[in-house]
Amino acid sequence: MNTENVNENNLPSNFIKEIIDDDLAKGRYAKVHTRFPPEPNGYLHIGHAKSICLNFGLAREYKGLCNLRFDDTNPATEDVEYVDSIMEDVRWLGFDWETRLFYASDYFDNLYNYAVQLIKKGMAYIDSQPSDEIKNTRGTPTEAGTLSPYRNRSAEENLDLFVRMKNGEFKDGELVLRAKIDMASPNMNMRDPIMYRIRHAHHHRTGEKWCIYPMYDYAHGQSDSLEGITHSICTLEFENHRPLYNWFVEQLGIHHPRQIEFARLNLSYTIMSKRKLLQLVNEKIVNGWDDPRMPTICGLRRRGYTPESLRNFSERIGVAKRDGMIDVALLEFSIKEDLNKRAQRVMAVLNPLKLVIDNYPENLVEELDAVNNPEDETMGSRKVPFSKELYIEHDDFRENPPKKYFRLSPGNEVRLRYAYIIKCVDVIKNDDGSIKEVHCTYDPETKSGSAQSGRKVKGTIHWVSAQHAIDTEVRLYDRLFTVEDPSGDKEKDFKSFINSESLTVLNNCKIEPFIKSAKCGNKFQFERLGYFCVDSKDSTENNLVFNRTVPLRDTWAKIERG
RNA sequence: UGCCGGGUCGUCUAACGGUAGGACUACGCCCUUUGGAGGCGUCUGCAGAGGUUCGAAUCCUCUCCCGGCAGCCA
Repeated sequence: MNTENVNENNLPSNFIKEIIDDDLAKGRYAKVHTRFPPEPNGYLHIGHAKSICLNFGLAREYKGLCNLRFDDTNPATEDVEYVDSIMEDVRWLGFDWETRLFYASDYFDNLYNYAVQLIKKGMAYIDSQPSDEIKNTRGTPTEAGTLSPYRNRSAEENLDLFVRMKNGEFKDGELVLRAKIDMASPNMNMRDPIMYRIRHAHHHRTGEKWCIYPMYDYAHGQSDSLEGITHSICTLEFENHRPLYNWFVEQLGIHHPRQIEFARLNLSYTIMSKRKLLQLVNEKIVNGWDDPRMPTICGLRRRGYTPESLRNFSERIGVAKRDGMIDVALLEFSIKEDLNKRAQRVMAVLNPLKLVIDNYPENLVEELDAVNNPEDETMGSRKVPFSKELYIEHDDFRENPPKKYFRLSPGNEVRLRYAYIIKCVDVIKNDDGSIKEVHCTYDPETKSGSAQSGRKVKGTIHWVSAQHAIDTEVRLYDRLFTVEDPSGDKEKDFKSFINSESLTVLNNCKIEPFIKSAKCGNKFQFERLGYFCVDSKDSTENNLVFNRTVPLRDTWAKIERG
């Protein structure tokens, strides 16, 4: 890391911090106050996590504040269900808005009064044109729009109509309040944008109090201003809105936050559009918003991702203005890095193959020592029962081993993790020719930890004692899409790229008895396989269900692929 | 064809007129009772062309490419 580009918190800089440093140095603002402003119309996804980490992270770094504000200006699409999940997700990510939980709807009175001021100044007017007409007279990016015939109503008339609008004297869509700016502006957002529309709708917080609702462009900046926000950070698509954002606060003469735009997160092999995610849920392509294949925060949580890994990921991807595509491998690296340091290790066999040790005493059970986490001595060790009949992974035996295959095969020796070196002496088959069980002999001198245990064998495989094994269900997840950018194809719908093998359910998995103590959400490394967590929804006391968070690097698979 | 914003290794991201660096990925090697982890190393980059300058990724000009903008959505 370039030390010159790292601040005292040891965090790398970015263009937003440079702007903030400059604002602070020049005295434009005395402190930093940001906000995370979700619309409660869907679940948060990892793209939001980037924004949350950015906004709360900046506040933390500059010893400032960050508010949580729900942008609830459109009662038609918003719901409390989403409000609750959003708060849960932000908290889970590790951020705290303390007492500063706000809603744009908290400011409906202020916004109304500001609108009255603008009307009185002659900067806003009531338009009686139907929506089609407004659309048709807006012009195009290359042609100016035309003036509304209602553009020059007197302030008195505008005020009267606005009050009556608020009082519910008009139907939905009948009138609209517009800012009077410039119908010929090359920036479409400045062509007399709509500030208020009529919606006789129930609002999740204000109930029936209002039948007029402010538009985003009008509500957002003024809400920022009222909260004393200094840096209003949003995504690139709002760049063209900044002149309008500035126009409102300048006309009103109120506190002027600085809007800064950054590139939203795009992740390979997934989609981030709320609309498309909703489609996956509605069409039951996935099992709900928290399906572990979803890029939602609740999905990642259920998948086994930790808040730390997501925060590290956010820091690692950086913040910039050019939009790009982050390799999902970076996300996977972040969780493996975290879990490697913290996850309890355990032996689990996903696709069991019976292994009998012919020369091992019939009824003997040994309790062998196994390290809980080689990366963290303080996690100690545990006992694992060993006996004559074991299960090993089907993949760990080959009757005709290819070159460089270090695992078990006829006549070959292998180490049983934490136990003995064994040698394969026989293979029993089913009628159909498939392998039924494998017979081995063990070398009693090679017990793990003993004097002779130092003997070298090429491979070490994991195992579970058959009579002690706990049966579980394990769900293996793979990327939801088969292509890097499922939304990038203009011809084909994103759903045509769904990976039909994104979920594999294994019902006959065997895990060492230690797993009995596992609780919902607990995370483990199944040695040599990957990281797994106890599913928080479908697990019961007697029937544990595991989700594979991410597999371990599989060097052998790579060799075999060529 | 209007306006706004962008183009630095395969992918992200640094450099603020002075040796193009880091991370991920990939590929080697070392190590290993996890073919994990870790360590070491390698590959690959300033969109192009001019200019200013002792010196340009950085400043200027032109060209090319990419993204956004015509909801009473946010």
